[in-house]
Amino acid sequence: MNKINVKKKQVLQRKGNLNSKAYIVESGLLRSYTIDKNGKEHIFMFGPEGWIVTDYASGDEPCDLYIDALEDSVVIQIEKNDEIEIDHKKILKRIRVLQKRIITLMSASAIDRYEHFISTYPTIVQRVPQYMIASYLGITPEALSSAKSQRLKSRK
Amino acid sequence: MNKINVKKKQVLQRKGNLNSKAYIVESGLLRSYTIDKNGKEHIFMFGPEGWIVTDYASGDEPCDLYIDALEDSVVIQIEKNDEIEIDHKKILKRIRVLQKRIITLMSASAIDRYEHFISTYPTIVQRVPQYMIASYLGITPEALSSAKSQRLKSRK
DNA sequence: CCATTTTCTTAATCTACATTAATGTGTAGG
DNA sequence: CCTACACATTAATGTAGATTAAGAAAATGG
Repeated sequence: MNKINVKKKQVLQRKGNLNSKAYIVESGLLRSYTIDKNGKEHIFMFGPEGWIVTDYASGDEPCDLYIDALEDSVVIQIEKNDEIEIDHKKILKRIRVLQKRIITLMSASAIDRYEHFISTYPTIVQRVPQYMIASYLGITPEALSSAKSQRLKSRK
Repeated sequence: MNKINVKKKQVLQRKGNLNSKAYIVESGLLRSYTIDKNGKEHIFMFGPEGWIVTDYASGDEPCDLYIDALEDSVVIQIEKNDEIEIDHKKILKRIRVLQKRIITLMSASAIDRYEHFISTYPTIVQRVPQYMIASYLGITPEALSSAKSQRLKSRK
């Protein structure tokens, strides 16, 4: 168990790394993301205080995700094998979140996904730039911006 | 532990059910899916022999997914609490599959998702109708059909 | 503070995929 | 062996969201 101070923008893990770790966020905010073949970033998750951020690659496989800090943070770095002993219920809850995310990506429009996001993660909305929320939702910043202004119009 | 024979098209679980179970597929093929507000089906996963099919709602929450049989099947029904003791490594592997699915949904075109699917699940491709694969990929059967014919053209 | 960079918005145009509809093909069950 | 029904294909038209571009606003650091 290894407590680390992380500066904003510092990269903790790169796609392709072996022996990737898991990070428990004590304070601050991490994110995990990929970069596709066109160089575009896609945010997989945000990790505020209390969350665990990790790629679920097992120790010997190359991981899929980058992890970096969106704010100065304090994190506890743990080995995957230790993490395996971590609260089973939390892992099942995590799976359910992923399940809902997949369903939402397949069935909901951009605007609906945005509504869902702000009601589910109201604190994060205020801490990260819009274009990162767009990236999490799977749309462009421009599309999010126009979705938001349409939303304002439609509500009285 | 409860072994059940399931007929093709038989529904094992409906969205909203409490106390949903997990199903280990001994033979045959299950699927889990949602139906959105427009009545459209979205397949969450296919479960051939050896797979576990379940909604990850904990026992007391209403589940999100329907589960039914695409072929006559033999399944073992287990309680969620028992399932919790099941192979931890399998659950982590499952998370990684979900992680990749999310990344793919966010970053890949319909045709790329199709390519990825047939290389990852070659056996399933032959067992289910095209329109269900389209549903799994998050596109319409028409889009899949035309993606396929373009693919043929482009490969010499 | 000011200057520079980062982020957000708006608008025009473009494209992948959805929708609709018609026609074709296979196949299961009576 | 038919008759249906389930599934696939094709084509025309529509649309959500992508792309591009430019300017405004906000944040950041020196």
